[in-house]
Amino acid sequence: MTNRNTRKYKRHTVTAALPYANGPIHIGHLAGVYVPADIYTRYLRMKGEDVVFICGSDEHGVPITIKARQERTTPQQVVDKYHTLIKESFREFGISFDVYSRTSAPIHHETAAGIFKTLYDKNVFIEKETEQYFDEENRQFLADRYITGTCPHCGYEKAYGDQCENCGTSLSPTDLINPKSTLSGNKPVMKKTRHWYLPLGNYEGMLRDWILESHKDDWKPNVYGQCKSWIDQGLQPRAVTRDLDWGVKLPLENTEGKVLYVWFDAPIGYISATREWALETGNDWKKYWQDPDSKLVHFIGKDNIVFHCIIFPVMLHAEGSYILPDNVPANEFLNLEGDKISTSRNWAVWLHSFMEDFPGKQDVLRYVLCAAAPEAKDNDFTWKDLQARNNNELLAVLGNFVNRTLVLTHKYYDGKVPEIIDPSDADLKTLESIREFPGVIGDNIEKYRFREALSQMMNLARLGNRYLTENEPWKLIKENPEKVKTIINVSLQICASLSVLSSPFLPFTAKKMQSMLNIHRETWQDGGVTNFLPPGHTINKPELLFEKIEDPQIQEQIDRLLQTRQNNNSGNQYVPYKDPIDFEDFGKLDIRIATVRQAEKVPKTKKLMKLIIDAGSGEYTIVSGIAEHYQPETMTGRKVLWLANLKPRKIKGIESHGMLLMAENNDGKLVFLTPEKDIEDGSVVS
RNA sequence: GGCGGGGUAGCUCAGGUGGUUAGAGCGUCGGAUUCAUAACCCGAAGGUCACGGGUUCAACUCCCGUCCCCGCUACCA
Repeated sequence: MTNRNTRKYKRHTVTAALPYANGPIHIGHLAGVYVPADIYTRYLRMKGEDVVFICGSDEHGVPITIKARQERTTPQQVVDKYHTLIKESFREFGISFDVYSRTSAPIHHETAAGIFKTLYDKNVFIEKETEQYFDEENRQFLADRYITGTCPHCGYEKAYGDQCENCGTSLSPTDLINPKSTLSGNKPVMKKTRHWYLPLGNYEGMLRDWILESHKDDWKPNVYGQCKSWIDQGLQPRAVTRDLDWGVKLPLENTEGKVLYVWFDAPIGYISATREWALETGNDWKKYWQDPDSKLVHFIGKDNIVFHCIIFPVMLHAEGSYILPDNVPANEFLNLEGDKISTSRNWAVWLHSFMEDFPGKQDVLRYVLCAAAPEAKDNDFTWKDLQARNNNELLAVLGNFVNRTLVLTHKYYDGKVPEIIDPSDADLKTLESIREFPGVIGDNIEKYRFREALSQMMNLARLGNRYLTENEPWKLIKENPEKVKTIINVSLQICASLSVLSSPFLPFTAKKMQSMLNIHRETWQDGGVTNFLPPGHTINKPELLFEKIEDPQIQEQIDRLLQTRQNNNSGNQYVPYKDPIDFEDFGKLDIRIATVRQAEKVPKTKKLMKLIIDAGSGEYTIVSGIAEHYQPETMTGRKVLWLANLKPRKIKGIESHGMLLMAENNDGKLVFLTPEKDIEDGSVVS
């Protein structure tokens, strides 16, 4: 590998993770991926680099088909809805994709199928035949989620093929008792099916050389460490196809009802989107993906590291004609007011809602999310922080400096830029330091240190404020008006510089500044030019760049979240009731009172506790997942409810007889049920 | 439990091939000022650099162990 630090690239291919089209965009997505990617791309464009910024909706996969069934609509309608919402909110927020495509587009199907075919023809895949459930009426293989049946652990009758929602156990479809297809309601039959696997292990050597050797120093520790961990653990073959009818069809004979696994087709979406863009703009997409002089960078969140650092590169490498990413600057996660962002619990700040509630404040959110981006570790977003950063930084430092300079210009010179006359050392030094900013900020951006870059940009505004305060033109105007001309000129040059250098971070604000200054400059190096505004140039009337965000506005948002939290905690969010049963069904359960005699943690597990209970008639061993909620020492002597006739099952090599009954709230907190008065072990609960 | 990342001022974070008084922004306190959206500017207080050992003339920086947070993974009523 060549030395990346000195390597000159001819062009840049920048991708931002494809958002999954089953929900809107929230601040976590933005801080982790889209804001940094957009800053990076805008900067490169201003440097005059050849760059294409790629994104689109990821629209395949089982979750979308399930959402469609739940909403009694089609997968296409589900993705249409979210694709439109996402695309529009990105546009309004100023994420400057060159193309925002989607994986349901024909060009994507064609591209993804083509890459699959090439790999297939090169005998890259392993072909395996397995038996899976098949719905004869609908003539299709059933995804795990499309099979329900009785859970072998808890007896719940509507367990899914991958998980029982009653007891939480992960299952495979063949575990289910009385399996049923949710499509037809019929009993599915076992049928042979063929699938293709990508043998990742075959590429271990290439991955070691490429990542562990040649990117030791320029990839982020979290990314590098995660990759090393995966490679060292040994890479297993991964199925690239599955039986489903929503997705990219296989370009092979006799493969009806088979599509590419979503993880295989999704990253190819970057390539398809590039092709779409190239068609529209008359460019050659291949240069951006196949010429070693192109620098490919993937912006993603940490959950996506393995796909972008291991799997997709292996695909591209195996295909043979593609370049590999130069860097994958994955960010950590953003929390919201101390809790993990959660779509299902509605614990999120949605981009489209923010823009409704705070119209015209895109840059405020961009600023906050960049300044508090989870670059090295998870970080917390709070509304108070947004308010403080708006009021004390954007407004007080940047907005204020520009405003006071422009107000003085109008006051003293009727909006005409004064000339520099006999500048002092301090003036010259100030002008000199302006010239350093594009380099310093740019360096940080190129190293993906966006927080630091942003903070440097703000330092230029701080420099301006200090310069004005130290020189006090409002005093000098009486005694030494000539000197004031120089001061205002220098301050204006700083404003002009800011209007350029703030642009990648705060594009809306930068534009406003340029319009007030009556200039139009888009080249990064212009940010270091100190005679930007020639004497006599007329500037426009100043308007405020930022407005104060008052407490009530913030309180409203906090209250909304408190309400959400309360709903989540107080059981207002009910777990739906199960279907009615007959008394005989209940009668099948044999629930008893028992006393815990012994308890110990099962070694090498996080949740499991091994208990010996006394049921009156004898003692039984039970393995129970309560170790995170109770200490073993506190267990002996406890009266518990025991489901006695659950079939024994080996857990971690220990045979478990029956299960303990617990109450669980929405946060997953578990508590025991205890008889109200003392009663003999073995007593029947009914 | 295994693997990876992180634990530095009230908050959000920098830092270091080990070496004088550990840095920034915000917050707090004090001062100064009025061109400016009570903003700006100056100054101060505030840290046993998670904890315990070790290596060293010297460790926050290297090594070992422990604890806590996050993720992946295993396993779970």
